[in-house]
Amino acid sequence: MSDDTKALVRSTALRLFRERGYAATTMRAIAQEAGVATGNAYYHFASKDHLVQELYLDVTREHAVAARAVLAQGGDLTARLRGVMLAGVDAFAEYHAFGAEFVTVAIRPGSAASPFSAESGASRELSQSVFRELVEGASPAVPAGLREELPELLWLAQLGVTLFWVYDGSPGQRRTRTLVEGIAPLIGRLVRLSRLPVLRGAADDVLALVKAVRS
Amino acid sequence: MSDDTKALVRSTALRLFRERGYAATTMRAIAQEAGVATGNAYYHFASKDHLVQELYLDVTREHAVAARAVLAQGGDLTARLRGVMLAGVDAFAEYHAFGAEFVTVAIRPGSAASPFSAESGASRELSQSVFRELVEGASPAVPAGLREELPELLWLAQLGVTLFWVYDGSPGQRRTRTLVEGIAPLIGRLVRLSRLPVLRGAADDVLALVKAVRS
DNA sequence: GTGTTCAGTTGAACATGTTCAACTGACTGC
DNA sequence: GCAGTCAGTTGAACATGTTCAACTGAACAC
Repeated sequence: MSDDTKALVRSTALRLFRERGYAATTMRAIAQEAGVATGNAYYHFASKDHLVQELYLDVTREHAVAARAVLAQGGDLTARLRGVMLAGVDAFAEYHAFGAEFVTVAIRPGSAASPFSAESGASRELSQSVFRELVEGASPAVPAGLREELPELLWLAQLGVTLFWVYDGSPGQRRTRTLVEGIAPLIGRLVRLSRLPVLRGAADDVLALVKAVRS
Repeated sequence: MSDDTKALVRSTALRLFRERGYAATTMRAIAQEAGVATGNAYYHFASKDHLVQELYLDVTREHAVAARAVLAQGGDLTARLRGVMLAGVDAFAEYHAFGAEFVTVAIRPGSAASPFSAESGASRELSQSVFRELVEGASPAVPAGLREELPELLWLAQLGVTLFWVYDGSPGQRRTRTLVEGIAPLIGRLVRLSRLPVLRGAADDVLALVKAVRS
């Protein structure tokens, strides 16, 4: 019954998270709703954070599907970035009421739900691969010097947009959409300009900085 | 005795936070160490978050003093930004072991300790005023078009650096210092370049975006 | 058949943030 | 003087994440 129980706890938890948010969903409620003892949930999931991590995986998958549909249409870097980011806003929209709570959990460095944690590896890989496809399939092509680092930078930008989204109380997250509409062409323009001699130095600095900081 | 008690609880809490971190400092321990009942701490501070907010205020004040000493030396935008940001890394260094916990608390949108919260108004104003002085006193002067918005953007950049700092496990937060050493001249360069015709459009886009997003 | 093992399960126990009804004592109005 | 008020204070009670010793039953060895 182990696998069944684990799946049951998982789906029950995700449903309650969607219905009630993070704080209002107690471990006791999850266990009771799933018809198991409290301690049993802990046998299958080390903590409440690990259950939230499962929710992230779900949402990331939804976003990846929507994003790939957008990417299949081709387009230049700006259009593709805009499409993928807006798909993200749409995919997350359902959770906006509780988004704040969840991001709180996610940002805690030690948390299993952190986008940088080992436990989030699956979500992170999936999400980053979408941004790799975004960059690689752009036409006109992204300058060679940037092609390697840009996907990860765009993934970080997406995290930043998500952080903004959390604080965005406007109806339908209009401000976040405005941010995406503005930031996508801005990034597209800067990437194009990075080829010009005046900006070549700045572009190199950015790449050198990314490498220096990473090591 | 109210004011005395409040000050006593405050200072006891800050001491324990510094000694033990956030999670390991229980409200009961604070109250006991201060020689008052648990409930009494709650009479003076609505929540544990509100006590953390007091810690932020302390740290922000230390940073402001150090930053102003740097700014008194003059310099161009790059030098001033570098100095202020490094002063921040130094001011926070003492708390790095527990920084992650505290930022977790700070980033929760509803939290009193959030840098955007009403309760953090005093810290925020103080910190932003430092960045205003940074921009206004820079020589050569910052282009007029940017002078108004730049301070807040730099303040946001500082929040970003702080977020990076939280995840920075390198000894002495070397990676964060590398980031600052790289990002200060980069921002300085972009601000200088913003006057050039090629970048004028991008600079205007940034400002327009900031305004659109804010409203 | 009998004993052993062990993944899976149980529910009570624990620590901690927070709430609350009750108490205290200084000050006020008369 | 005396009753009343109310800021300040108390400690028990509550809810919740998490832990843990004990139990169950199926699979396996002999």
